[in-house]
Amino acid sequence: MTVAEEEEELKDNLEISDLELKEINRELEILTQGVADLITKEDLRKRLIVTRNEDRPLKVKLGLDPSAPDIHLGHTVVLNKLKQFQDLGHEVHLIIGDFTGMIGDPSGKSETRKQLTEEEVRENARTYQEQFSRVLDSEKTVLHFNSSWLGELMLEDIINIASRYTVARMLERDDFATRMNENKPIAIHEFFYPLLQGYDSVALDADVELGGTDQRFNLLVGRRLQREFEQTPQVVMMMPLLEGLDGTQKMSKSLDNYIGINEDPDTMYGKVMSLPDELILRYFELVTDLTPAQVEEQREKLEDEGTNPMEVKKYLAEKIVSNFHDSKKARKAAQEFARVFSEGEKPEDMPEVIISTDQLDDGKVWIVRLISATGMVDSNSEARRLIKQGAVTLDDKKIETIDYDVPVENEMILQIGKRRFARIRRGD
RNA sequence: GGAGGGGUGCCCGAGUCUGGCUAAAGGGAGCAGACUGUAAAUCUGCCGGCGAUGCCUACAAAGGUUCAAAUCCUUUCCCCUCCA
Repeated sequence: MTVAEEEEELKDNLEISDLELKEINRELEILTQGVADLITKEDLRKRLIVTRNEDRPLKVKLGLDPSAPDIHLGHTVVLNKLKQFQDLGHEVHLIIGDFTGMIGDPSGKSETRKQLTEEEVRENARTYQEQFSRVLDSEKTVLHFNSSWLGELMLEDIINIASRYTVARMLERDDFATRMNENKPIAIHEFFYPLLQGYDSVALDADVELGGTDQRFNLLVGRRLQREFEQTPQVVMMMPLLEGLDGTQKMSKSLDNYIGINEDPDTMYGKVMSLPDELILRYFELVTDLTPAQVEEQREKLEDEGTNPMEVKKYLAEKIVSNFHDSKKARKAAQEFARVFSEGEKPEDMPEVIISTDQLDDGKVWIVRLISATGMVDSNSEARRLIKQGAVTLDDKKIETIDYDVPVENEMILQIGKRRFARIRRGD
């Protein structure tokens, strides 16, 4: 049966008008834009038709890790897609994996994680709510904790769930397969992560689940389990993974290559500017609201020999900062950036460090101690090394030796490397 | 349960037979300097701690042998493979 015929049949059975069908196709077009993979597009179309006929919104699910509540640009790729669903009248369900968080998504590295206290979970949830409301419409977002159903399961329920999936299929998962090949340990409880995440979809009776492309396996387990529990399998929508500051690995907090949506305008701007050039277009595509045509314009500029890629990147940085702050702050960040890095001036705002009198000996502090006191380095040894490497400046004078006691005055400016600054003040 | 292999610094990984030259090769990550556009690439240096030509901590854990142990011995814990 061809797509057209199938559509025809659905239409007849469900009494959908031509007009509605047209709207649905329009919806489909929006929703599939920028998606890395969709299982399947036809399923999504059907879901849209069926739910419209039932006069209800789609239930769109996204699972979240409870331990890292700092949302960064990588997350926003998925969140933006969810926002599109919301704008089209669908219902977004965020599931905080406070229960599955105990297992930790298997990576081969992480051990079983400690269970977070109720308080921590609540605190993290609050942070999430506050942060994702900057992308999503919180009115239309439903928040769940998966402990509320997973915690209720009896051992027999769990055995029941586990019986629906085979070891062979489980071992198809990329990281399990790798570890099997490399003779690395796989703990049995790790099998429960995909299983329970999949069960979340059953508990919710989800129509669609979103995730990064790295979530493929888990998302598909959801489909299988739903079928086992006699639900319509969810549509699985995978968004591309955003590369982090290093340009190769996916953006993540643990790799420290992320741009957090809560970061101040200057930091955010600076981080965007430090992205490798190859990522510029990708960022335009995935984290700005530029239309495909506008992205194309930027591409042309980049390919034009006469344009300094930095100019395009500045535009990107300003765009992103505007998005999470506002255009005024973005412009200011741009100016500040030009001042500090293009002209080598000092930044306007820098952290202040107060040196109290009891740290002083005869009004002086040992330079190594002073650097440590700013918290910009991890140890005295590191401070020594930096001095030896000629990276330390105090009031624009390079520190040449560690044998130097600094007569501390107010408003001294300590600089380490190119980007670490502190303003020293005397305390009482 | 039996036989064999293994656990090294943030990560990967040499060194173990033949004890000292080992704060432990090499690579990755990171930091700093040069060059730049706070890009990439490249080159150079650093990369456990300590007011420091020395001291302390560190090669799964605990003991032992020795002037000296990542290296030898004993016990314990953990991982993997094959057999059952």
